[in-house]
Amino acid sequence: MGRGKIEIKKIENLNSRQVTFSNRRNGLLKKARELSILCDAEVSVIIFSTTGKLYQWSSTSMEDTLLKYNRGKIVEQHPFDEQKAEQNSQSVDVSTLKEEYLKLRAAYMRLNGKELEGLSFKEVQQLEHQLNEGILSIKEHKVFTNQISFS
Amino acid sequence: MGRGKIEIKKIENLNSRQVTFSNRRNGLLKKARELSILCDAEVSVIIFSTTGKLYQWSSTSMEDTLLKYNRGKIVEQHPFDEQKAEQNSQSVDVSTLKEEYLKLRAAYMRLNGKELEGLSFKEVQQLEHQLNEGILSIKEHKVFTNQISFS
DNA sequence: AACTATTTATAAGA
DNA sequence: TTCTTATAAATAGTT
Repeated sequence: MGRGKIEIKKIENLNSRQVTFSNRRNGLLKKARELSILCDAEVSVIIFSTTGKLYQWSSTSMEDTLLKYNRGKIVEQHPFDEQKAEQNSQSVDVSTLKEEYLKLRAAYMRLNGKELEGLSFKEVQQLEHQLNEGILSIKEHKVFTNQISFS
Repeated sequence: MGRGKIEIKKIENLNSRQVTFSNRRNGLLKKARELSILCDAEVSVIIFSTTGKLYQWSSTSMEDTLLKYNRGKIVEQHPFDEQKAEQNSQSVDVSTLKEEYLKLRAAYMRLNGKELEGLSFKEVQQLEHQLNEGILSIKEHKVFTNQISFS
């Protein structure tokens, strides 16, 4: 779209490549913004230049988009939240893993009776129930392993 | 770029919004591809439609881009294993985080009385003790919160 | 889903 | 870089 038609292949001349990068990068981000507004869509664009510099634009926070992108793709072989175990995921990004880690850590703390602030009465009841179930299961385990050792 | 100029604001008519979404989405992905080829850049685009459907394009694997994007931004240290709390590190690599996640998950499962295979008798005793402490702490919490509600 | 009149993006030049 | 402008490309409204 200019004085001449160009072939889509790497621009060898460094200077024109940089100029084109700047122009088209701005164009892409503008188009992304227009798409998100016109069509009420969630759009994120991430660009790394050859030199490693980051350019980005996101209609909502980039983190939200990436979490949404990865939702359900988490830790396929070891799902903490069984509902999240999905079939086809191959990738997990760090922020999502971190989110899961922090959720799991919070659950772990609660099982130790810590960081209970903000739980409803019902949630505390459920927690107590969960702990009692854990103790029961452990007692059964003790019986079972004793049976094995003495048989 | 059409029969008339349009204002950049949400298209109210559902049908034209869908048509425009389809057209401009393709346009955006094409521009992303051209930018990456012409300028040898790494480009990723993520689009969610209003209905939550995902459209994406990435010049390299999306996972690579997201990892690169997140690199260095991660984890202000929430160590599960206190011994691993280091003073000056700002970032944690994925494999370390994942390892911590799996260890925490194992501890969480044990608190639920699951995956106890291989624990020594002493370890099981300690686990039971830990659970009883948790229950005690929760009972205290219940008393405490009741006191607040009735004071 | 096609068709075009127009608008917009941008390649090359200054 | 930044601006200009001729031309290519994208697309809004129509069929």
